[in-house]
Amino acid sequence: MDIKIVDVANKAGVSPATVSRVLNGNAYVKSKTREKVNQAIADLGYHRNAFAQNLRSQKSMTLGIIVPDINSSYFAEIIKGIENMAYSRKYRAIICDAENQPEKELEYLSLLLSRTVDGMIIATPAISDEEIVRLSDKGYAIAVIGKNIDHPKVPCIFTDNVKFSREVIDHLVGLGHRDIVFLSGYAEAVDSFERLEGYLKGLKEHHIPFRPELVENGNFNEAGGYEAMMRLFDKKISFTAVYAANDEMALGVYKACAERGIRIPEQIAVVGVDNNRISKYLTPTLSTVNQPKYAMGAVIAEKLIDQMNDNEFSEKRVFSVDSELIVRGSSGGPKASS
Amino acid sequence: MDIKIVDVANKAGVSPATVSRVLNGNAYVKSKTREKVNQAIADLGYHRNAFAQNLRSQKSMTLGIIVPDINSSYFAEIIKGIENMAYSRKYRAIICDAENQPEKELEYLSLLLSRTVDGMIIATPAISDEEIVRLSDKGYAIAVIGKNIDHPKVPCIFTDNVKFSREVIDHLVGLGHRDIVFLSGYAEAVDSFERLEGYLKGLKEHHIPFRPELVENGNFNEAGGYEAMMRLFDKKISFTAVYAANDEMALGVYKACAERGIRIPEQIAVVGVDNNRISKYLTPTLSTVNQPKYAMGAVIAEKLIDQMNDNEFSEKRVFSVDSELIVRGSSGGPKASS
DNA sequence: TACTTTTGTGAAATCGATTTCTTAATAACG
DNA sequence: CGTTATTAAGAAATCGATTTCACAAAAGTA
Repeated sequence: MDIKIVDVANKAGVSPATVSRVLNGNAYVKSKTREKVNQAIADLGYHRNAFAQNLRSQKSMTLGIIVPDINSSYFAEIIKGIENMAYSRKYRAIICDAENQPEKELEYLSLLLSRTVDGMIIATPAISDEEIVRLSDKGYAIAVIGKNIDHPKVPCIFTDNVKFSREVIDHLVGLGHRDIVFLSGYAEAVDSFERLEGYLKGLKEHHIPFRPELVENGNFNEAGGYEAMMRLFDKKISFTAVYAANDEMALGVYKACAERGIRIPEQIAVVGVDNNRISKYLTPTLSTVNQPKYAMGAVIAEKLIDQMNDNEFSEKRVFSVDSELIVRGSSGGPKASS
Repeated sequence: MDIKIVDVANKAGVSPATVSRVLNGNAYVKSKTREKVNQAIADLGYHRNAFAQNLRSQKSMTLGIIVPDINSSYFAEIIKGIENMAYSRKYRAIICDAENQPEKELEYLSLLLSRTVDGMIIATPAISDEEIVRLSDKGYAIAVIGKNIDHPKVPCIFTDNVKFSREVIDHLVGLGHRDIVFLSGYAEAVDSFERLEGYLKGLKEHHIPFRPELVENGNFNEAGGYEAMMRLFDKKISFTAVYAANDEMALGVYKACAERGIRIPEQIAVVGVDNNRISKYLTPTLSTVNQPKYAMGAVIAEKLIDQMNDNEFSEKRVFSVDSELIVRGSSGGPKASS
């Protein structure tokens, strides 16, 4: 038996409307009345019923976030950024872990359709650009992390995959490597494609001919990276460096090399992407590309909330953030964690 | 302009009540009518408004989870267990990351009070047992991970800290160690206390006198573990093994040892707790205690949901799960990751 | 003083789905 | 065939907070 607004109204000898006004800081309330009401609220230990409030306002002050996996420091950091920004704007976040399953992504997307969340931030690859455009046109508030959606109402934040991939190649070539393997992620992700593009451009700049047999798919996970390396070893082709499109796959590379007794970086240099928390604890420490994860989360959350509220399709909608290459032991930097 | 139930009703030529019956699978609807309604729903692309539904049912089908940190594989795994169980029971989960700040825990707790979630799972130390008992008495649905709350309506799941801590000591003593450091976590957590208790009992069993100077507090995080080790080194006391109350602190131990040029496990053996994902990638691999994290999450979520629904204070409310010691390179096992 | 503007408050409508209460139409049964 | 169950479906009340509308009281202005 919960206390409702009428109970407070009765206790204070006013109407529910007046209680509501006090609750919402409406100015047209005598200070004496306000006091009476506040006293009644305190006496009864009244809490407003969020369900009724949501129905009336058609808002839940809740953001949904869909990520491929929360047990990855990459997404965990992004989530923290979103969460803190949302919290400061009085929003809550519902985190949806799609566990790398495209079906789950779509199921979670229906959260938005059922209007339990006011807006949604998508950081997964399986939800297509067309679907996002369609939903946005229908009036749903959506923001995207990791790719650029061509729609005036969809805030996007991503990093320049091509740019940092070229830097990675620069770095490796600078160390004398010419036979550089590229481990790609699954095909649905733009990240896979763009990092490959950067790899190709990097080679071209250094006039190194592209050898297709040096590209393998590792599905962005450790097992995939391991298997891809095994395939490469079995092919008996020579290479001296591996650029893995993320750190998870680099873990698989380490494992495969350990099994074959190949030393990193002496025999094979390795560079990953994401600056996963694990990367600096490996032996040797893993060279990787760091993205400003926390900031990315915070920025996209802020933009989405802004847009949901004032509907002013803000000056800036698309954010490309810079990533930096961190050179560690796996490609010539200090081998131990500092 | 969303489509509502009346629109569907009009289109199908029936009353909103009938549409609701179709929506909720009520048997008293002619199959012909049902078809008409379903057709109208499909034609209009109707989605029920969750806010109205929540208000009517006074339920949101949402669970809140408060954890100290999502960027820790320990909690991430627990969350996955909760999430999947909740999902299969048609519940959603709101994950609240308290970021190791007691104030944040309390703020999130107020989420529950505002009734936006139907139940809450607490995995943080700062919310006191008394508070939990008080809220449960008030009718809020709460479950707890990591400690045992003495209240008939609060499902709890935890592991026997004393038991596995004794096993850790057994293991270390078995390797010939007698001067074993204990790195404790912050005092608010029962885990700290109970793991210390197990450490003491373990020593006693082996007739090893307790030396208080071998106990240091590392606050459950890497920096704390590092600083604690530095204090120990500076005290110039001798010891040959460290039992860290979690893997995070063990990371700090590794770092401190690296700086001082101390070899693990030759000079100092190390054992942690949690089987954090990182632990098996360290060099040497870290011996640790594994808890069935995913299963713990799933079990507690199931119990909470059961209790919220049928109110039958189920036979079993308190779950003590077994943990197992995983011996790796830091205490004599294989040094490289397998 | 008479009239306009600003304050202050209550009654009632609203948000949209569900459910109770009715009533009507069939079906089942003696 | 008449009477009781069962099935089917609508009207209206309900969940609880907010807001519009209406009106009165107080304050300000000519």
